[in-house]
Amino acid sequence: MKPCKLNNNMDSGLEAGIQCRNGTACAAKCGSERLENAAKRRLAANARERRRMQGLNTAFDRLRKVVPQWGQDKKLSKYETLQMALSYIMALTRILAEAERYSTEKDWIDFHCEHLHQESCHHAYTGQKVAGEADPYAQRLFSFQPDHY
DNA sequence: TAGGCCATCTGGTCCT
DNA sequence: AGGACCAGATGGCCTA
Repeated sequence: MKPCKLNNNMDSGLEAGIQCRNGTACAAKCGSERLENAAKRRLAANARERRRMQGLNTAFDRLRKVVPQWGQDKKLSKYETLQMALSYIMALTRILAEAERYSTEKDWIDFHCEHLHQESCHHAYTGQKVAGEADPYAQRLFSFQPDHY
């Protein structure tokens, strides 16, 4: 994908101030060996960095799968994924706190019927899924809206 | 074509 | 010394 800019700066700074132990005769050889080693190390570091970033992206993909998207056909950006995860966690925390406050299931459902959404009461009682695509109830629960920043 | 998003390279810093 | 992590730079791809 990217053009190879390899070794553009490989010889800058790395060789400065280093003397060849075996005298000037091998200076060229030692110098080229050092260059070679430096290039190898750089290449290895690049590969490690690539793997590290791939691991990070895998983690982002896993996070995308568990975070609500409400029918967005376009996948969330990394920033949006983090924002959505934050909202999602906060919403779940809130639900948990409510559930604790209203000790019985019926109290909790009554609370929701009263304060949030009449329609969702039916789902709650019948055990049907509430949070679906573009569901306004869910939209309200999880406050994150992809916006321009 | 500009802007957003992304992958990759790179050098610096910190840690083991 | 070498690896992990980070941030800046760069350039490609895609979309409005």
